[in-house]
Amino acid sequence: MLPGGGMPTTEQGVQAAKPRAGRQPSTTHAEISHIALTLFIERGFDAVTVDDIASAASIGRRTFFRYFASKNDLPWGDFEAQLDEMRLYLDALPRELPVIDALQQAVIHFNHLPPNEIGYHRQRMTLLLTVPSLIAHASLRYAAWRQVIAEYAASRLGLAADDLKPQAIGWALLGASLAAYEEWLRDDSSGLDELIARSYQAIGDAFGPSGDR
Amino acid sequence: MLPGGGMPTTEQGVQAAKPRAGRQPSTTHAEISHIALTLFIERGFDAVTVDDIASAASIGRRTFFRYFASKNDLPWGDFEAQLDEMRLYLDALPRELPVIDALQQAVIHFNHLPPNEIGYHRQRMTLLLTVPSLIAHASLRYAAWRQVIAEYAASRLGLAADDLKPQAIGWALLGASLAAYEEWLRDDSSGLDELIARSYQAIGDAFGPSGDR
DNA sequence: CAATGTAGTGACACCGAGTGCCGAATGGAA
DNA sequence: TTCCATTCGGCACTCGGTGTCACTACATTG
Repeated sequence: MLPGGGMPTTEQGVQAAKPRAGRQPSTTHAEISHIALTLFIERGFDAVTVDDIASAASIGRRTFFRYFASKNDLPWGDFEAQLDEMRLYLDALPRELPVIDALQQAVIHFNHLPPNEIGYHRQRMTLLLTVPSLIAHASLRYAAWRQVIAEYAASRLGLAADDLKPQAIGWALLGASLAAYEEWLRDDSSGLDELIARSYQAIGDAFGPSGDR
Repeated sequence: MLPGGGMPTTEQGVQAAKPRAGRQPSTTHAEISHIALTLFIERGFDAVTVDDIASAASIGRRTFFRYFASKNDLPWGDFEAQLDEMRLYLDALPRELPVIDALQQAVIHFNHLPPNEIGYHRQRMTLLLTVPSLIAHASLRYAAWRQVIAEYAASRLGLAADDLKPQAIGWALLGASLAAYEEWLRDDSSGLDELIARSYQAIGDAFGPSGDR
């Protein structure tokens, strides 16, 4: 996670059922996304226009915008679905687990990828954390992510989700996760899981009563 | 602070000296910014075009883009200058002060405004934390802000600025500050100083060894 | 096998942000 | 006055994004 899965899967997931109705879609989100990402890696995000992507995918420019609301959305899979899953995952965790530990566990769980998808994921994350336009756009997605964290923290602490503490926790965990990602992109000798854990530890150390004071 | 000062000052700061050279500028950043912000408040950010701003300011559209790189930059004063000042301020703090406390003190200092500017500042911050396009753009500014924090933390801790801990600290403090701002915009019965302090405290509580665990 | 309804497609025109280019305007200095 | 430096602002262009509308492909129903 941060951006949801998506690989060059030929799409159609588990069920190959085509229930009913009108014309069949001529392509899929995953296909467009994959073609676009390839172009971005080759030529750079800004050097690839939406027209380039549309013609590479053999669809009309107008059709492109029916699949993706913006060029910036391309590296993100179905992020909302990911967030829904994370909510469920969190709610299923035992209440005995300390709040921060529960959150850390959830974040690590959703950023744990099967080995064969790691290369693809690295490319996406490199774009997302490198291209200014994508960095900016990402903050809107991060807000939704933080909200999930804040809501869980609030429910556990008996506070409102927009209270200072849950919001601050959301920000801190987002930041720790992104710091871990950046470290991971610079040097993948450590696994993402481990880096996230270390990053969370770093915050605890820094802010803890006996931390670096 | 977050966005640098700027009020409707008639500009020209301390020195009214016009040394030498060619044609005189026909306007100032502050004037354009003030006119634009007024329009934004009246009609909403998205309903105001750059053409609207330019003609309201009696300048050419092309000239507008010489003063501001983008429409999104309007609510930000001279942010780079603010960051420079913050660097100096931090470096002047006694090394005996615990790192986190030093940082908190600096952040509070740079977000402390004279009472007569508070209303204006609220309007700017409302835009920045409300309008999606501005939220997104802001993340690029925040990155520079975090970097200042991270560099100070790194120098105090004997680490590199891009190490996990300084980066995580930068994120956590940014988040705490923004959470405080949002609370402040919702309800200004508490001062910004106090809210920031409480927000920082909240992180310490949450992550501290004896926190909400 | 038509007729009908439904959903996806893509062309066209249009808007707004941002940029490159270049000649015109302005004011100080030689 | 002439020259130079600097700002101004119009024009044309690129690109992302949107509204509209006719068309296409497919399933269902009679």
